[in-house]
Amino acid sequence: MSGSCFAERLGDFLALSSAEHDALARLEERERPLRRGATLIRENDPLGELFILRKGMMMSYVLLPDGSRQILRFLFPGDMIASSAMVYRDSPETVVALTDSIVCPFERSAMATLVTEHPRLAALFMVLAQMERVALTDRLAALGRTSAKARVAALLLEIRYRMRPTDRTNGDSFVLGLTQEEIGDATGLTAVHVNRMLRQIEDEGLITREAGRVTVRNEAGLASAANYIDRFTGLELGWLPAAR
Amino acid sequence: MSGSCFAERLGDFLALSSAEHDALARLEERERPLRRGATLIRENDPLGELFILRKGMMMSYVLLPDGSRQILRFLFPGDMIASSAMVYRDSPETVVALTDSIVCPFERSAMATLVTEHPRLAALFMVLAQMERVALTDRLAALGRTSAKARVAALLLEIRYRMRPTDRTNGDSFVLGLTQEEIGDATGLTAVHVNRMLRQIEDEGLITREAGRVTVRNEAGLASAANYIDRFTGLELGWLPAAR
DNA sequence: CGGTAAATTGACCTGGGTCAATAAATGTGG
DNA sequence: CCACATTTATTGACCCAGGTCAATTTACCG
Repeated sequence: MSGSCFAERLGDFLALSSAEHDALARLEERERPLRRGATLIRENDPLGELFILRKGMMMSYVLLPDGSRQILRFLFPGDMIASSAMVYRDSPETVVALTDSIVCPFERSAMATLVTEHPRLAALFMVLAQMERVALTDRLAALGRTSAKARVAALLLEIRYRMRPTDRTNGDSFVLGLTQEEIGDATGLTAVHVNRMLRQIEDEGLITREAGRVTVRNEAGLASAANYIDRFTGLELGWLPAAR
Repeated sequence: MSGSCFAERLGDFLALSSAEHDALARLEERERPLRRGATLIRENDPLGELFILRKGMMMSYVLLPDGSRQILRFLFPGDMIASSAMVYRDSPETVVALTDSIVCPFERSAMATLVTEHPRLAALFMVLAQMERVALTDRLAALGRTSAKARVAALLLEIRYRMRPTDRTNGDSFVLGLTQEEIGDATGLTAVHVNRMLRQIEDEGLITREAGRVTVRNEAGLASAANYIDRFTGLELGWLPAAR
């Protein structure tokens, strides 16, 4: 246990120096537990601190004037929360806990220190931001140009892959932890149609479901139905500056 | 004229030191002209350099397996192009020129140097990345949860506001420079339906059109139809480290 | 064990897609 | 500067993926 979820995440990309490790650990000195359903940040409220998610699963969303909701992102351990605090006074999005969770708050100024003293970490933050951007453009293309079935399939795969590092119950089975309404709000569909798509995906033998647990029966088929693109391989981080 | 489009962009947020100015100018030492329609980067091709757009208008898009296209972003002077080269070996997207353009290529290693020697610029890059992320989530919400009319109205406003700094012909009128098919590929609609929406928006007196030129007749009405959210104000950059 | 949230399913509706024809605009070579 | 070729814009007729509404059923919670 490295003492820092965030360091663990970054450590997937390269070996961190001990100075870098220490600097990252300083972001996670404080802890704050959240109950399932608790709101960490409310859209349009002033942003104070940033956070690292240490444990649990959370999500961010926006509400539109007509009351509909668009879920923007699901958050897993090691993710940074409220990074928009680096730019905006008020939050552009709401962040809530989907399960009991633990977050580690830190000040914007800690980010300034980190960037100044550890240029390689600064570069890594830029790398993470780019990966997130590409994940968003993948979802944009899904919402703009793919069928309801493809979007639901893509969501299943996304949750599955992002959950796996944490989830001990490996194998082909995982607990989605989302209501069908939430799946709909993430994919731009109604809960009713999500239900139909899940049934169809199940009827086609790609998955089975029992009590919130999803088992992938045909991973290749599911990936193909989802237009899945692997963004984990093909990285090129050789340009990063030296560690300090 | 500062000699650097990118410095001009960053200068909108704060006063750059002369060392910072010089460092940014070094990113734009080379120039490369592009004809209208020219492809700068092709999806899945190896990424070499990054670019700053100096002049013209470009766009990036992805193609889906069924041949449909999702336009991800329109690019204007001062925008960074191919920032995914900070992460990926191969490009996740295609980038083409919509008008005759000029780009300034630079190496990934230049980014490493910049980040190391100018921590405040590194922080500013993170700020820009966050702003882009929020712009993407705004579009995600539009595609997922708003009507065709709202999406087309939002696109008109986006192009209008992003074009304005460059466009000398100020006032309420601007040249869209996009075909209706392109508008459709950006908004997740068909060209036919874009045409209907433009007509409807015109019939409602929000805009008028003649030969590719759009004139905004009722800005408040258009903004309201678009669910427009102002992301230019309400910035909070006080946390940035000191200039070097 | 009742009570409420979530999942399912059927019946029906509509926003936006598809197809096809025409007109306007833009570009091109001569 | 003109006749022709190619995009692009427009419009009408019709279709369907996904939405809406409403009724049950099932799962979860105190």
